[in-house]
Parts: sequence; C-alpha cells; structure tokens
Amino acid sequence: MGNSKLLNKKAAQDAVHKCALFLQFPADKVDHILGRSRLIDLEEGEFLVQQGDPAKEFYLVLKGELKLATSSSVGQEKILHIIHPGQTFAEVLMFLGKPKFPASVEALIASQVLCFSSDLYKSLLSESIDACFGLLGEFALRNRQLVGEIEALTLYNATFRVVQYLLKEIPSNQNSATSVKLRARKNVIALRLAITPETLSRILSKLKRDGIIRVSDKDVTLQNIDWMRKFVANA
Amino acid sequence: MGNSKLLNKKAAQDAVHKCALFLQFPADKVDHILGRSRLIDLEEGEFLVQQGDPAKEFYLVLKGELKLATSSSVGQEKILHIIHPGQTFAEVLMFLGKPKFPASVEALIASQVLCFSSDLYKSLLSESIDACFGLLGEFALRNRQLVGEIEALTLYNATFRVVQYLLKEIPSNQNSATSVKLRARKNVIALRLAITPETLSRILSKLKRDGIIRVSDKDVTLQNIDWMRKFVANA
DNA sequence: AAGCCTCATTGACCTAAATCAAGAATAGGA
DNA sequence: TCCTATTCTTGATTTAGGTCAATGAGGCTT
Repeated sequence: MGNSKLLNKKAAQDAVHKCALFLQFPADKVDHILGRSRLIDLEEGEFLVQQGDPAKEFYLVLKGELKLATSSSVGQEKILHIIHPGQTFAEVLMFLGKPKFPASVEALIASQVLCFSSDLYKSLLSESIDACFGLLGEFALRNRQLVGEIEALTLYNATFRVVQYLLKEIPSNQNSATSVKLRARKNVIALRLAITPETLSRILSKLKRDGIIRVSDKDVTLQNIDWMRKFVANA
Repeated sequence: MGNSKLLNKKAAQDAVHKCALFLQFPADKVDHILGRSRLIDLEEGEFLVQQGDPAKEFYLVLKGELKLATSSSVGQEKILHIIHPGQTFAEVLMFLGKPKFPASVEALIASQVLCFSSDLYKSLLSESIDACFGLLGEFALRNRQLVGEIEALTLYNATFRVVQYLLKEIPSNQNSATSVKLRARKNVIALRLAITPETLSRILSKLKRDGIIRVSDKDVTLQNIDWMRKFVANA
C-alpha cells in the first residue's frame, strides 16, 4: 500500500505537470500546490460531488472514468462530459461569485482524482499573467466545445451525433479502416449523445447493415471513414 | 451628423466603462482602448461577421439587437444568443489558437457596435491581474449559461423552455401578474429556443387557453406566475 | 383606401426518436 | 460449470414536435 501511494505520487506529479492549468507555472509552484492537494479514491458508482454542493475545490482525474451530469427531479439525466485521466473539471467555478456545482460527478469505474483548493490555485495564479492567459485559453476552448455541442444537439439528428462521436475517436488524418474502443458502456455513451440506449443500438445496427462500421462488443471498426466524413460534412 | 457622432462617443464611453471586460481597468486605459476602437453601424439584416471569418477583434453592442447563430449547410440555423446593448461577444475567441468565428452575427434591427482589437486588449490585460480575473469570471459565467442551455435542450421539452424563457424576463421576486415585452420577433425567439415558430405559436396558444398568460402582439402578460414557477421547478 | 409584404396563427399530416416490452448476450459469483 | 444480474438488442407502439400549406392580421408604400 505504501508502494501504491508512492506510485500515485509519481503518476500524480506527471499528470499535474502535463495539465494545461499548471503548464505556465514554474515547477516549484506546481510542486507546492501538488503538496497541498488531496488524493481521492472512488469506487464505481460513488459520487465525488453532488449537484448543488458548494464548490471550493477543483479536480484532476488520474485514473478511471467519471461522468459529469445534470439531472432533473424526474430522474432524467444528461451527461455533459465523460471525464478521462488527465482532464480537469470544476475549475470554471472558481471564478463564479457563488460557486455551487451545476452538475454532479460520479465515478463510472473505480477512479482516482486529485483535489485542489481553489483559493490556493487562485493565489498562485495571481502571481503569473502567463498562467492567467493559459487558463483563459482553456476556458475559451471549453466554451467552444459547449457551443459545438449545442449545435450538434439542435441542428443535427441522432445518427449525425453518433457518427461524429465515432470520428472524434480517431486522428483526423486516419483514412483507412480502423477500430476504436468505446471508452464507456453503451448506455453511458447514449446519454452523452442525448439519445436513449435503444436508439444508439438501432443506429449502430443500421450503420453495421450498411457496411459503414463493424461492431464487436466495445470495439467498433470504422470501415468506411470516407462516407462518415462526408456524412458529417454535408449535414 | 457631427452631433450624432458626439452623442455616440458619450454613449460608447458609458457602455465601455460599465462593461465587465473593462471594469477592472484604470479609467485612462479604458479611454485608450476606446480611442482605438471602431464604431460600426449596421442595417437590419446586415452581417457583422460570417461563420469561419478569422477573428482578430471583439465587439460591444451599443444599440440595437444582433443574433449570434450557427448554420448548417442545409440552411438550418440555431440562434445561440440574442445580443443586446451592453453585451460583448467574440471575446472568448481571443484566447484560442486559431481564432475563427464559430458562428455568424447578423443585425436583427439597425444596430451599432464598437469593435476592439483583440491584440490591444490582450496587451492591456497582460498588465493587470485583476482584469484577468474579471475576464475569467466572465468566461466562467458564459460557460455556465451554455451548460444551462444544454440542460434545457436535452432534459426538458419545448413548453418548459418557453415558460423558462418568459420567467427569465421578470425579476425573481415578482409574484403578481405582470407583463413582459418580447424583445424580438417571435420567429427569432423560437429559433433561440430551438423550436419552430409554429410550435412556439401553439405553445403560447395553449398557455393562453389555460389562462396562464395573455398575449397581445409583443406584450405577454404572465397571469399565473406561480404555476409557471412550479412548472419549471418540478420538471 | 387599396394593395403588398412580412409575420403570426391554425390545421392536417408526417416522422424521428422515446417508450414499453420481451428476449439475447455477456459478465460475475458461487 | 451453472446461475443470476446487468447490459444490449430488437420489435411494436406512441408522441412531441416538425413540415407543409392555407389563412389572417398588421404595418408600409403609393
């Protein structure tokens, strides 16, 4: 166990130093904030934060997979993001007046996250304009992703979103048939795309019948990338 | 005309000084950047920027009303925001690597916008941490609005969005029947809510039949605010 | 006032995707 | 290995909202 802790320390350091939020900081500052961070282990299904909780911290995923989702009182939910190792979340809230979590975060599989004090980060941030600019860039990027998502939700249909999702999993210069591994259970992906699991299943079947893809369990082989690219391009 | 220019100068100064992006700047710097800004008059229907244009500037609306919308090649569009006087847009793009407009901006009525150089703003920003933090706050806020929009689009139905939209137009402590003036043509509002004008019309009719609201042209009287609040609360 | 022209409303119909309801397949535990 | 529990798939049905088309109602111009 001491060993595992040690391993985590090293992995954590790597992850933090690679993370966009800290990229602009001098190494010693990163280590300082890292020293004050808290490591949290999560079981599958465990909640890290609940919608509405006050937000005084932000998080970096080291291992596992989490879903960030809002839910209505009727029990419906929308998965806003599936968060993977190396990604941070809740950092946007630091700069909001009354920071409450607008969504809940739940571990989809056993996960490990690093938890940072917002105040500490802000105080370090206030010493470096470059870091500020870096963070602004991050925010801008996230903003743009959200706009893209709204676009996909309102302008395009379910099949489009599925195809788009699959294409995002492969490098844009990849042209020959290739296989992607679905990084979450199918019902999670469905929610992420704002469709029901049944619809996702049907769409995959249709694409399979048409020879566009080939599915076996969590592996999807994109057989006709060209068609897919055309499909999302002239939608 | 010289008079109108003068009037604009004064109004512009007011607007800029009240704008969150400049709030943290010392007055002389604001005036400096204001001096370098460009005033643009737009006719109704005129485009300020087109989707895909390179973005080297950002904008502050002084007068009028603009729509920020993305469109698919089939001609469908989604209105992301209706921008009113005092609001800025495109400032998020400043911090993106390859800043191209992800949406187009068109004047819904004759409008006036002030146009600022992104580079100049950034250079001033780099001199003040407080300003950076202010901007980060703005970004965070916008981010949150977008998340809220995704939530409304995926979790809730058209009627919900209409009711929510109407409620946003009145102060939250207002409890007795009150009237709101629709700030745009109905088909614009429909697009904003990601529904068709026909559907909006039908929903308003239904609410009218049920005695929830009363509509005459662009004036909507909310008769049963209580019901509306309950409706959005337990959706 | 008459004629437009654009916007809003209303009705009839259609369709994508949700819902409901079984099965089939896969994984996990004894 | 078998048994149980999820998850996934497939089919039948429903429905919210979109599409198409006709009508109505203001606001301009001449």
